[in-house]
Amino acid sequence: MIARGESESRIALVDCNNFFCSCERVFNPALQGKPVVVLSNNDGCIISRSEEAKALGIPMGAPLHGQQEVIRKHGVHVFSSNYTLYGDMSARVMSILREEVPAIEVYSIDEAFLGLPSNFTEENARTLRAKVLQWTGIPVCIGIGTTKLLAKLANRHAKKNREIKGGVFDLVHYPDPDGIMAATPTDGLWGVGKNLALRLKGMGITTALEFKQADPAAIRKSMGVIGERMMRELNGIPCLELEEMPPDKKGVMASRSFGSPVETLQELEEALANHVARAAEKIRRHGLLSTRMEVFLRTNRFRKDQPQYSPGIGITLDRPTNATGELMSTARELLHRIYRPGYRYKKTGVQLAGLVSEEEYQPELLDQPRARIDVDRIVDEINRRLGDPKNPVITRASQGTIQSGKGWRMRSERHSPHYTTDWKQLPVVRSGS
DNA sequence: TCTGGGGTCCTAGGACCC
DNA sequence: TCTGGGGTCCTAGGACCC
Repeated sequence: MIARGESESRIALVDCNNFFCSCERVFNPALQGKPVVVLSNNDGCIISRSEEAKALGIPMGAPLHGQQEVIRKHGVHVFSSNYTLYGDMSARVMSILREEVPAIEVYSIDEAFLGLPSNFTEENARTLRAKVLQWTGIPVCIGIGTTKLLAKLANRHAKKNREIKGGVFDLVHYPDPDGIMAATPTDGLWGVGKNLALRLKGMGITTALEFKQADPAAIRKSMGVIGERMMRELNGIPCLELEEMPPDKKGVMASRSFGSPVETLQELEEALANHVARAAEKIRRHGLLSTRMEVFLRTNRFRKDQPQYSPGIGITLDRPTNATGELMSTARELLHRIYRPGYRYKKTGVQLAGLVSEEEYQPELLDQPRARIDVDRIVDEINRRLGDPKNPVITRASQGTIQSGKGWRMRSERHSPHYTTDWKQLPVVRSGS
């Protein structure tokens, strides 16, 4: 028997500590050891905290106005966010990581998954950590596991026990992984938020270990493919692959809150024009065209005493475009359709969706009638070529739904009884067999 | 009074086509 | 005996993430 972990590939999650605060510190070393926070776009919320700020009890995402007292009392250093700086620092960190490992997925501005070579040790991870710190000034934590979810979990442990672990934790070679999981609440898992944690609790599951050992059918029924996937990942069965090439963007949004509420159509139009211009500029920069636009309005959801109205409307564009003027007049029309006087609006925004690349877009294709494909015939043909017709290699999947309380319902019995939304469950076709 | 912005994925259900 | 059924596309909404 091969010991688990020896033969399997391992994934590391590298996560920058308190990234935005750490960036500010790089350019102002006097902030070292002092409480620091970085604010969201309109200086509304606290979105990054140094360890010292966390120790003062300042919560993540807290509105600034609620923290003024503790800020004044302890001399917390407060910064507006500077995304240009953070993006630049992020690129430096990622380029160092890229040099050290064969495969990397940049997951967010401050995180990356690494595909590790089999001879990569915990000591190598420490060296990597030291190198990033030395060259960029950014401290990171590294967690190692056999799946992305486990790497995340290992990273969480590394962060929580930074003094003992030195910012690195290898769950794969740790003697008691179940002990770690038993000490991890479900909402500490990547992908489990408040609501899913509650749902799990309803099933008597409160820790990562209980989740790992739960009844797969029950999880599938209650949480769908997402739950099933997480459970498999917890058990060391990879379901989430390393994505070295980021997939194409599906949509681009531009929105802002107003400093003080806005009531007139004209003010909304002006703000929206701004957002459309930003969004259009962004898709042009990526060489994309939009085929669909959505516009929305929001009243202040925190003001329970005021009437709420939060409409949104979408439209499929006549033709793919990224021209600001064109998009602007469409946005204006949409705004007019949803605007109602008498409300105090707090936010508006636009989303450009259904993005297609300029290069691949060929207008003449739109005029062609769609080719019809006879799927049954193709399936028969593949089975005929690949094997015994009485024992088909593939069957045609059909569509069905999960009915709450009633289990699985096929829309048709005519095709495969093995319908699944998870392609990994489909039979594998081997060439040459 | 003040309380971010930008994303992804999954599911359900309706319109529509043949 | 009988009321069609399969499939795609679109949209809305929920949940989560950083």
